[in-house]
Amino acid sequence: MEPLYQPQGIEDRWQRAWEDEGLYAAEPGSGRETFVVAHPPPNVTGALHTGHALQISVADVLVRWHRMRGFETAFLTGYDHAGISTQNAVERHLAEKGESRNDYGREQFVELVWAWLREYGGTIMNQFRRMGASMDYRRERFTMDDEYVRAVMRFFVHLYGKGWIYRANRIINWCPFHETSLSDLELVHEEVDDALTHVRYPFADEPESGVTIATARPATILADVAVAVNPDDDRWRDAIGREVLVPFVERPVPVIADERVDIEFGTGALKVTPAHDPLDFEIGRDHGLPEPSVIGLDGRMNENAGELAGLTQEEAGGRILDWIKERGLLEKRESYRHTVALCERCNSRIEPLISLQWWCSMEELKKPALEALGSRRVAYHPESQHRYAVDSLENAPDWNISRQIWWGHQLPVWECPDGHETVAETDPDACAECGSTDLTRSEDVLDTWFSSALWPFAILGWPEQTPELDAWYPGTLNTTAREIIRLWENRMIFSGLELMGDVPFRHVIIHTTVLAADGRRMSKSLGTGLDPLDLVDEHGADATRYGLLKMSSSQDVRFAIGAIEEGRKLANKLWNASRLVLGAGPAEGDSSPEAVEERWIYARLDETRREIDADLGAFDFAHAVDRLYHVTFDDFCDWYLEAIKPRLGEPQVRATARAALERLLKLLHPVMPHVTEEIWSHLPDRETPLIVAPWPEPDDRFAADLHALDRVQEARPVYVRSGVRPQFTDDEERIFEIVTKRDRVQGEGNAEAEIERLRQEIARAEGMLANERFTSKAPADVVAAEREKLERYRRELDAIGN
RNA sequence: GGGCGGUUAGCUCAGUUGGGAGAGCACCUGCCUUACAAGCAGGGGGUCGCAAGUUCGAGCCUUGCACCGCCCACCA
Repeated sequence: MEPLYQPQGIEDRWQRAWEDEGLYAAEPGSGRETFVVAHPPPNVTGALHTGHALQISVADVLVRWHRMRGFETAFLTGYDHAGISTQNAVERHLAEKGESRNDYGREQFVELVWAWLREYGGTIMNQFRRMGASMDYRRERFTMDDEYVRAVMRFFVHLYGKGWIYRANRIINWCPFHETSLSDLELVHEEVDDALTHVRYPFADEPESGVTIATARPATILADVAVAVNPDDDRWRDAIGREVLVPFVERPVPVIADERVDIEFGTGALKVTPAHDPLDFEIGRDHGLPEPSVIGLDGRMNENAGELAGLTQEEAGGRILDWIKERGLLEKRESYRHTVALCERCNSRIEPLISLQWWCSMEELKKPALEALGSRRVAYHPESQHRYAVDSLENAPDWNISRQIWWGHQLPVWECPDGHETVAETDPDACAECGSTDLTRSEDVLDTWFSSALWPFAILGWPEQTPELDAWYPGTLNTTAREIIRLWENRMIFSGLELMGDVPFRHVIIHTTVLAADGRRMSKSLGTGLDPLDLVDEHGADATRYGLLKMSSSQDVRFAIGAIEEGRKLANKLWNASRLVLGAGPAEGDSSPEAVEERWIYARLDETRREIDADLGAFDFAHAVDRLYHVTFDDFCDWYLEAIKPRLGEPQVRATARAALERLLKLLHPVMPHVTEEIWSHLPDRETPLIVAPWPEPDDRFAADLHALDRVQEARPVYVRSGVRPQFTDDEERIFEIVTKRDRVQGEGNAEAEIERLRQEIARAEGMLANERFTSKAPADVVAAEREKLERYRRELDAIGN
């Protein structure tokens, strides 16, 4: 064993060994209590980022802890086909060659995606392995596996049969590049500098007057069907019910009243364009207005734009503004900063368009899910996220589940020439309504999250009633990031309740968001990202896991390399402690603690075991790793090993030290699996690898010795500073002699300062105890503790006086 | 605009029902002590964001304010 612990080489050796020996494997029907984690499937083209690394550290610590405690642990994983994201990756690749998906056609393009995945996909699973994630990789699933596809089809047919999936023409977010609809959750918003144009729409019967509106998109004027004002707005009250002329097209439209119009904004008058704005769409539907469109799927002016057809919106807007200027209708044009919606994948500006899409009604699905959240059958950690989960589910609008991209699960919907819909899990032979055999399948694919929603049970074989499904549903917990709650957690919960009759898991751990060191979000585009594998290369997976867990305290935390370095130090410290213990010679014989320092370390280790159990049980990872650091450095190394060093020649001392080390390794294993397993392998006569060694049982035999070294520990700095030392018992005296052997007394003869310090403490304690309001109102144990302190200070003062 | 989190040592952060302000890193001093200099011992350094309140007592509880951040949001 070299003096410097180097994780490189050691870590991957153990990762292979654990997996090859089947120690990651989960088997249903073992009869043991289960601990099941259906880990969030990364995008199939994805690479490990810091969020993944933290997420997997959190889950793996819990999995390893439970595995050692004898649970049947199923840590399950796989890939998400990630519709738009994957298609976009392949399209970007094509763009580099000057090609687009349209050069291939749908069928060939999908083949291209599969080929792409075979070449570039699936790398992240090996990155999970490099983090030490003890997943059952044999059970890896992909949302495009045949079995999984069948589950998705079953889900669709089921919801359709209940009447909860339907088709409707509504305004949706349209990405002109991908030529697909997107949900609100797939957009990003960006501030842009634009212009706000104030235009007077003349009254049809009084052209010299009119209503002035404000717009940021003059091109949409052509599709105006009304002007709306707030009924409480005195400025425009008289205009309500009159007609104005839409510029350029000179179409008369009504002035209507609607309370959704913001009096404060612009002129207080809103031009209503139902086909190209979500708010206008709602107002239009409520007032029964027509919905003409002038912008096409490519984002340019369509055939309804007459002479402007084919122009870009900017060009058309310019032409319309010219027209308006010429007629003196332009009242004001001012610079205007506002946010616009962009496609999160390609950054194209989103067009709100009316389109025929498939929708999933939330009305019935969300009810049982809300009940499950309300009763905490699904509990959020931290609890503060619970309300957000409930709010977002309560307010969930109907879900647009259809997309017009090519990569994904094609809808199980067929249409005959007469326009009848047939919905079936597998290819139907004939139209369900008219019997026609001339059927065409819908070209739409499903929103990726529609299939993700089934993850916890589809990976177990649903809709087949498999042994895995029996054994592992419902699962135990799910770990994810905050922004995924609406996209995924809520949907897994309602789909699980609907199809399985129970929640998919009991706990949702919302882990910390690790920000870049400068406090900004980590992101590739900002250049603030960080490759966790670089950390693993340099410091080891153990140190990386330790550091990330140490950082995982509050909601957002800045990345600090110091935390990773601390983990590396801990691994190295542990390594060297074991060199001392193992290098001292054979250790046959009795390992029961005898000397006070031996009983003390056993008590400390058991206390730490209790703290770790409590911390991990409460998902407080940062506190757990803090305890592990201190028990290793302070208790085990600096006091226990130092105290027994002179007696390492005695077999019983060595045997006891090995037993203590063994316990320490167990406590550290869930967080730092590799270094602990490596050291464990150097211990003779191990019955099992550490990964499946039993977690330490509670052991209160030496609880009375938990504080046996307190006096010595407190006295040491006083002694070094002043040369003053109290009277000790024989045991304390022995240990004090050992640990202070090389200490240099710095202020010999300078007892006055220490005496003064004690006198101040005594005065403070006496003052508090003399306060009648304190002694009468403070809890009895607090007063008693204060009395004890006072006694102790007096004893110490007496000791120094001697 | 809404929700959530944060503000404690130079930096990153702990601080569990209110009761003597902590850790790691950095810095200073002394030690190459035969496990570890990626070590050991000791030390300096903080009006706990600001203000008011409750209390015998507030980093912790209440109210207000300021600032930072993350997420969400249809002001045309």
